[in-house]
Amino acid sequence: MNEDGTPIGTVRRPNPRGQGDRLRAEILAAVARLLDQKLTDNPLPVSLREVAREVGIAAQSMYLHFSDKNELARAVAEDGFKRTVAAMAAADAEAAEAGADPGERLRVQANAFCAFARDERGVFRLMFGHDASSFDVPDRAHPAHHLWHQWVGAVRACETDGLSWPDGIERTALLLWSALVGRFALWSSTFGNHDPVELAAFADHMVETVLRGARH
Amino acid sequence: MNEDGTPIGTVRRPNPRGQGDRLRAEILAAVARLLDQKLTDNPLPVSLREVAREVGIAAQSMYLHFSDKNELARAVAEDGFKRTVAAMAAADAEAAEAGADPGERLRVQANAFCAFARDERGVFRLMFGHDASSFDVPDRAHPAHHLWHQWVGAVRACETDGLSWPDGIERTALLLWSALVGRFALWSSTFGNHDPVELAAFADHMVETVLRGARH
DNA sequence: TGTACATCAGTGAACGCGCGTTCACTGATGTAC
DNA sequence: TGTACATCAGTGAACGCGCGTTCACTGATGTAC
Repeated sequence: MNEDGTPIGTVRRPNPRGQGDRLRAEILAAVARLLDQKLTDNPLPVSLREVAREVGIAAQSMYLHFSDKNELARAVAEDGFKRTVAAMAAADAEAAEAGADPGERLRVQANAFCAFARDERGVFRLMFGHDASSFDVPDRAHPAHHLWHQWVGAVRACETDGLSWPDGIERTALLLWSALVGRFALWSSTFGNHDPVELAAFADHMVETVLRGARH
Repeated sequence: MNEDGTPIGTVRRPNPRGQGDRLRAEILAAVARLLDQKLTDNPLPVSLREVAREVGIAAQSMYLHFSDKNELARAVAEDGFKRTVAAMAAADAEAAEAGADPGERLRVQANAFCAFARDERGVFRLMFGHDASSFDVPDRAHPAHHLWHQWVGAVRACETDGLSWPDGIERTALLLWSALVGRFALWSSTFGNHDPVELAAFADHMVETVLRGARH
């Protein structure tokens, strides 16, 4: 074997002249296959040593708090979910104090969610960017569980207030949540100027659309 | 300086007894900061050498087709966008041939989009998972541009057919696209059993909701 | 028709580097007797 | 009150490894004259 594991001495039969591009297509297909396999891998695109440098400690000191790199990634994501829920709950409480109705409270929570995504893009991507199984927890205990309940609760409050949706509370909550997650992904990955206003406007528009779909 | 760049001889003043957890919080904050900085970095979570091994060539042969690793990532994503558009267009054409109305054609395209996401999860994540600026192209030439047009066209066809949306074509297309991207992110990252049927059902439901929001 | 040369599609060997992790250690602070 | 010891919050030094990239090379195929 060669040092990289390929069988020694095997030399790829070159493609016919003028068809070197075949290899290019083979490479693209191989990347796609490998990316699929890597989906549940360690998702932290930052090295332990970089983190240690940023904090100003020795790299080994990471192991005082996290058993390995994966555990660190898990902790960062879990912390992110907690802070997201906390931000939404705080926005809800503030609006409630100001006498807002449930629709308005849903709106401020949607905005809080988007604000967290915008302000903590790196963590947010970690939270929603890879496979749940890499956390090795059952769904019930998944750190996103509370966030889901926060959404359902916010929508249910509207129903309690007299609104009702033909598709039910959970479907409505999931639609709203999905739309915001997706819009943020598009906002930050492919389109536009990354204007925060655009994102907030979408959140407002989305809540309005959802409320419009309800019956009194 | 030490080998890792930290100033030599500086030893972190240990936290007071019983407060070792402070460091943990500092670490989490540092990771969040670093993740933000890394957003536009090379997004390919696979090494050139792995790809070469998978293809069965020497690692250096990658450079016959891609000037560096980033160029490879760009090519994979671009290919992904093209194939997504092609899959939607094919579904649309097939439905049209079968005499489907524009609403039904929108539905099959939404399903084709979800099917691509499901079947090519790795590539899909590359397409929507990182900053556009890492592609170094103006928006107009961004490989997602055609995909956006595909969505707008599919919605516009419904309007041509007599439907109209209070929010306009583009907003409607963006809502639909966002919802599907987000639902897929949730489907693949946090919730559930990864049941393909669930994803397809959401796509159907989403199109139905959008059509319901239109006037004749 | 023969032959010198150019081109193409790759490989061999090596480079310096940063990575995750382990092991043994330090030195300040608290605690039992 | 003194002192031996345990605990805590870290560091020093090193390991083997795979990485992205570069440079010089090969050997088959086509082409000009």
